[in-house]
Amino acid sequence: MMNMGLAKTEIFTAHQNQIAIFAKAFGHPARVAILQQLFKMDNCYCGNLVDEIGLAQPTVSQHLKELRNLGLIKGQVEGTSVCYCIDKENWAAMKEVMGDFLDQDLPENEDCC
Amino acid sequence: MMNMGLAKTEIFTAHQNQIAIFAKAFGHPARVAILQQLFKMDNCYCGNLVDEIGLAQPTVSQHLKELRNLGLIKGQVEGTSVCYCIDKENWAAMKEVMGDFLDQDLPENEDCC
DNA sequence: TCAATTAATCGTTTTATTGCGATAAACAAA
DNA sequence: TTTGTTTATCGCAATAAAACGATTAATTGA
Repeated sequence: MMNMGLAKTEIFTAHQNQIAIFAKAFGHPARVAILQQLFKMDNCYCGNLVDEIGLAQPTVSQHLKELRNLGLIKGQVEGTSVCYCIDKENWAAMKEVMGDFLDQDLPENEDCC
Repeated sequence: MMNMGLAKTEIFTAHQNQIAIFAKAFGHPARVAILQQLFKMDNCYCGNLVDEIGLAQPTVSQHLKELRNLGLIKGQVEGTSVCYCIDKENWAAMKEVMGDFLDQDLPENEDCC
C-alpha cells in the first residue's frame, strides 16, 4: 500500500507544517533538557551536555543535530570541543509562530459544547 | 537489546516530560489543523473536521483521540454525532507550561558563542 | 423492526524515531 | 609522529507513529 506511516504534509498549509515541525523538536525530553541547559548556559560544551543529560554521546549528538538543523541552536568549534548555544533570532522567530498558535482565543458566543 | 526505540523518559524530570508530551501533540499538522478549526468553532462536529482536514475518517478519529486523551479537547455526544471543542482550562494550563519554556531568557553576560 | 448515519475501534502496513556500539574525523599535546 | 580527547557519523535493533480499509457500536428515522 502507498504512503503508509508517512505524514501527509502536502494537504496542510505551510504554516501548519511549520508549527508541527517546531513542536516536534520539543517532543522529546532530551531536547527539552538540552535547550534548558543552553538557556542556563553555565556550560555549553557538547561533553558537558552529555554528562548533564545522561544519554550516550552519539544519542546526544543526534539530538543536537536535529536542533541545529532546525536552526534553534548553533555550534562553534573550539579545538576538539564544540560549544553550542541558542540561536537568539531563530528562537525569537519560532516563539512568535508558536506563541500565535498557543494564544488563539475562542469566540465570545459559545453555543457549542 | 533492551529498550531500543523507546524514549528514556525516566531519566528526565516530570516537567521536561510534560513539555515533551504537550509538544508532541502539536507535532503533526493534522492535529494543528484540528485545533485551529476548533478555535474558529464554526463547526465542531467530527464529520465537519473530517471534511475540513482531508484525511480518512479513522485517521482523524485517531488524532482526535490523542488530543482528547491529553485533555486539550473534549467531545460531547449529540445523537449520532460528536461535537468536539477546546477544553479551556486544560488549554490554559498547557499554555502556561509551554509559555514558560518558550519565554526563557538568556543571561546578560554572553561570553559563550 | 430495519435501513441509514455517524464515529470509534481493530488490524495491518509502512515510515519515523530513539538509542547506542563501533568507527571515523579533527585536533591537541607529548 | 604517536597518543589521547572530543564530537560526528554509520549501521543496526527495536518501539512509536501515521494512515486507512473493514468492522463494530450507537443512534436516528422510516
